[in-house]
Amino acid sequence: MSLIKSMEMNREVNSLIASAPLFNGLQKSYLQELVAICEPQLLPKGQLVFSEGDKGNGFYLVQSGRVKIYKVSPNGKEQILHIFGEGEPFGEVPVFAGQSFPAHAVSLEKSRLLFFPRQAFIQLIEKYPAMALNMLAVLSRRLRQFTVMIDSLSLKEVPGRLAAYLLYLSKQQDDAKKIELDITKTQLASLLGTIPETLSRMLAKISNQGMVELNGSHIVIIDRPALEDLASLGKMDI
Amino acid sequence: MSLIKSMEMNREVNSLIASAPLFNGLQKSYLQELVAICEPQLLPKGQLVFSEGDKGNGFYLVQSGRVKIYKVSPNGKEQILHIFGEGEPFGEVPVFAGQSFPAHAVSLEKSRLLFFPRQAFIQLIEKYPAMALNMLAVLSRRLRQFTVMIDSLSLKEVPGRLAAYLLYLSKQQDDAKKIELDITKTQLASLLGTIPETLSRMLAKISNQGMVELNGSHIVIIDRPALEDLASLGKMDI
DNA sequence: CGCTCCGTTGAAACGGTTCAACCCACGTGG
DNA sequence: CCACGTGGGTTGAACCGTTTCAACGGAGCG
Repeated sequence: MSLIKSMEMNREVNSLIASAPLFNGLQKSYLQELVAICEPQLLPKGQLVFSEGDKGNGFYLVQSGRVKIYKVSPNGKEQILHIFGEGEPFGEVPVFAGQSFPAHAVSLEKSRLLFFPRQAFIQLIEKYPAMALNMLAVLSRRLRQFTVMIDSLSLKEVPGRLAAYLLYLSKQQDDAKKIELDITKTQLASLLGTIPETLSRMLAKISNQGMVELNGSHIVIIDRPALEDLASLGKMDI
Repeated sequence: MSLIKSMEMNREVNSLIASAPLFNGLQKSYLQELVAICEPQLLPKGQLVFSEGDKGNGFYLVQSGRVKIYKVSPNGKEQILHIFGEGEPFGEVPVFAGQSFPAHAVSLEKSRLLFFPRQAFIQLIEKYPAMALNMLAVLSRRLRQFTVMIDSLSLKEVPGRLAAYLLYLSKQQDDAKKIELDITKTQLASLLGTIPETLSRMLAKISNQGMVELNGSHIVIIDRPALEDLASLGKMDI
């Protein structure tokens, strides 16, 4: 690799690390050390990053593209736990809890990742407690997300989960009424803990009831209060 | 409070903090500081510790007794997320992620807790990175547990979750064939994401099929391989 | 062009919940 | 000491939401 290329890459890596929430508020000198220990990876679409049960010797940060984290049932059904995009870390659990990855990870698109080796990263944490606090914040937020997911799976039915997800998407996208599904409906089904057929029917239902308008991956929220009712009640009338 | 009493209490608190996994491997001087910042609490059975949405200004450690962490659906159904016993911390999420508690907490028995105020604890972490690493390990383990729970709820049916829980209990209790439910069956149902009626039927079913023998809260595993099949397949034949 | 992947729709089957009734063990108070 | 209420547990029957299986349409791509 030429020196020019390497410097250019370093600059990219640098800016990503500087902007990732995980490394928020860190001094420049810390960031330099992070750049020094990380290893870039380029993945084609659909590339397996790790499987459930693999030994984890470090964690990853998404530089570009997207990665899904998921579990698989014996009969092949998938449950998506997360879809991570630019600036988000994943695969940290084995770094701190030991043992192996609790789920699978594959790229959804052509993606660039940064890999942080366990030992080197832990040494950094020991030197710089601010980094530890950031990582604690990341894991805590993820725990919070999981409690919501468990709550939904256990206590709400599919229409409720769907409505909650649509409202969540709307909030993400500037509280707009027009929202854009950034994943396929099959993936959305898997994220909501159901199957494409059921999702299709539920979308049709809330569309027929005038809560939303459908247009492929383009959805317009018509009756937000009705969706909010659905999301909190978790049940569908009629 | 008399000086004697106070010293005695301090000794108890001391030994608990020294033995809690969260504070594993810490030097004595650190432990002293922990003792200094924590605030003991005594709870009767059924006492609410915090509710979902409450602002969290610190976390708790169970000194004795047990505490359940749970969510509630609008129609009153409970989903238990954890049941924590002696030496286990809970309520850490708001400490690091900010915001409020993601679930409710009540004591299942008369219990003693230690409360660690957020600010004082964060200052300790900043001074002693080893404590940060321990906390990261705790949160990571909890994330792993949640992935298993989500997997179960989404991909397995009730008999599968029940079998998995029985095997887990057996492993906890020295891999014995005779196991003892340490919670009521209603609570177990809530932990498995179902209702007491369904749990009762499923227990009856696996008992009729000769996999286990039932005797109140006393269960004997007869056919372990069959249970393991159930747990991994998640489906029940016949 | 023909393949595959995604999405949709229908009918039947399944698993779980709901509702209601009932039992039992336990503790309380008359 | 017995009557009574309460909470946990069990059982049956009807009901409901979701999955399964099968068939089909369309978009994208080699």
